[in-house]
Amino acid sequence: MATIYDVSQLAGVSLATVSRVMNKNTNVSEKTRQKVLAAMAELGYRPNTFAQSLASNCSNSVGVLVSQLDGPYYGPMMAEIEAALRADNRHVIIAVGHSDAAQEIDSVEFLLSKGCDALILDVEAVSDDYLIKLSQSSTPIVLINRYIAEISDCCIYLNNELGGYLATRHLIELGHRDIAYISGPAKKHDATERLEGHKRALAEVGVSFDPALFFEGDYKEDSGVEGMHYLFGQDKTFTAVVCANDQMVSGAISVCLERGMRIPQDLSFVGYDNIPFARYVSPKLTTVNNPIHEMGKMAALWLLKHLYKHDIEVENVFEPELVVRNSATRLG
Amino acid sequence: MATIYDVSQLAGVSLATVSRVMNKNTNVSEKTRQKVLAAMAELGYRPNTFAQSLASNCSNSVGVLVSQLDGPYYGPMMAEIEAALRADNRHVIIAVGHSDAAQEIDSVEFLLSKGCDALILDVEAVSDDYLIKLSQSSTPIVLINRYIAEISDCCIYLNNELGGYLATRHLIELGHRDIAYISGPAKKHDATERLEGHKRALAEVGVSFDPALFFEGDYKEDSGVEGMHYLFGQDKTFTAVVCANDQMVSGAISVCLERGMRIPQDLSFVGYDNIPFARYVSPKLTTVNNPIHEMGKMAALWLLKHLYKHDIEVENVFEPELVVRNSATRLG
DNA sequence: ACTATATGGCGACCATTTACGACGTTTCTC
DNA sequence: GAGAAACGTCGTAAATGGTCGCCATATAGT
Repeated sequence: MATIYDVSQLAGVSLATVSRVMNKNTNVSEKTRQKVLAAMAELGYRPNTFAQSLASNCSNSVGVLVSQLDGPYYGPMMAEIEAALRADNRHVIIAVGHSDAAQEIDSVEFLLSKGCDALILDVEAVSDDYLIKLSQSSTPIVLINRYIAEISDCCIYLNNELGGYLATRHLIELGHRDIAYISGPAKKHDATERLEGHKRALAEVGVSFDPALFFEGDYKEDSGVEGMHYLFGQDKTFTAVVCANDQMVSGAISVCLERGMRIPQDLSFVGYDNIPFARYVSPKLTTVNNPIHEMGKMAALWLLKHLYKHDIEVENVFEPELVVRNSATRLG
Repeated sequence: MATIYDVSQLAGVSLATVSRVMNKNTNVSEKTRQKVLAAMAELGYRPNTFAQSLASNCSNSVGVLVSQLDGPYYGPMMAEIEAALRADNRHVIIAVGHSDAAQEIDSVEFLLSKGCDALILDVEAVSDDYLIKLSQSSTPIVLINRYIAEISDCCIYLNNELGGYLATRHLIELGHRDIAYISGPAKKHDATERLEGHKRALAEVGVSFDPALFFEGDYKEDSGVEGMHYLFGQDKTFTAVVCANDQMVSGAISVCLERGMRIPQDLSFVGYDNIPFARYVSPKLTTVNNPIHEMGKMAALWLLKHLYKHDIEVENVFEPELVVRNSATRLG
């Protein structure tokens, strides 16, 4: 592998000059520049990243920590992050936290030990305090899907409460009053926020929240199945179900279809996230759009702005929107 | 940040000794070892990866290049790769090729420039020759989802032809003879292989392949929709459709349901890939299992074995299996 | 001619690995 | 039992391939 030294010899200039044309092009004449470029091309020179990182203390890498890689949720986010960073010649190192505090912390340490310039974190289990402390260290972090008042500037998040509200209000507007709710795990912030929105919509029309029509799932399809079995097991009537994500809806609906029920005539459903499949499942899912890919992109742009000093605008909070399709209908 | 020098001072030993306890612990007495370990703990020492990589010419990173990050397909694969490598304290750098030759090559260059120890490639557009040449360079590569005879040892792939065969044979066994086929893009190897399998199954029972019952899609849901519109537009009868992946099935089925057709009574479908959603879509998809996560894991293990010299067994070729659920039924 | 500025060279780092060799102790051999 | 060989342990110093500040020099502007 050719080194910067070889290039300097071939071009007939000094090491520093070669280094200069690679970095800031300030203070090097166009003629020299071309000579050096030609030499680099001839040698097929490729700068040694490790040496660069060691000398400059900048790795051009950002660590991305997500809860999981499978499932329909994180793919679009990662795709946007990769694209935005890649366009700026930066690379992303991935790590998975599995929604477990110990593993999340371990992953952060791992990423830090790999010398990332910054971290993009989608963490659920770790405490606010931990993140606040982490944000004070020398490597910047940006949080996706989480709001912490003390470090709000580096939080990119969705107004989950509003999303939960929109889902339930939609059903209310369709005449439903007996609305069951299949939630995500209580330990996850977004799950509790969505539930809050649901309760607010209920309260707004004077309907009290009925714990018997509530089931705590884990965001996976199977818990949608479990949730429906549980709800059918209760001796309560309900005409609609809101699920805290689309995956649980799909599990829930499959139970109903197996029982010969018609959706949405016999039971209305509203989901959350608007994952790609929501449009192709039958019936097409009425759901709340979660612009996760935009949030991923914004996290990357945030870094470009704050860490790598690009001059761009970033926004921190995203608003969910209701997407009306065919899984919920007017009561009666 | 504490350096190895600080540790050596505190422990009262030389730099080399500290380095020795970090790497091969050979030739360092237990007493010194403990002193050094204690000093490292006291200082919260964390080795500088860049310096390590520069000096040892090993980055402990592997680049993973996939066609896309969104969609249901690559998540499970990435998850397995990350887990396997992470367990060995290695990290993965991601890049996306978008099924385009120029972008794939650019991504390979990118990954190489980032100093990866090895590359895991799931590339579709790039030529065999390019990959053969690449495999002769100093950084090892392993290919997922692709078979190239000249470098078969580093190929991890699925017997796609067999999968296509199994899908169609299943329908034939159910009495179907007029079987439409919605393919993936002809430029993708797996798509053409699956189609070959389909044709073989047809030929086996003396049914000739009818170009009018063939549609070339692009593996996305929308092209399943397009495909059905096209097929319905032909003046041909058919009683079953095999789609080259599950996403296209889901698009195709949605068209049928909109037309008031019943699946599978009016039309049978067989998919391919067995993506997680195949179980929750209604009807549940009869499909061909594609053990993509196992292939991802195997690629990582291959690297652990060949590059990092672990003593493990790896297998290169995976066999698809038919998963019978409810989207295809006996004719008549 | 004088000064401001553009340009290029020198050399000190950056934090680690590793070849080589020093040194002390053990073991072998005669 | 003495000298030599072998061995285990550890330190020195030379890479590894860059970046960057500082200084000298060439060039241009006034």
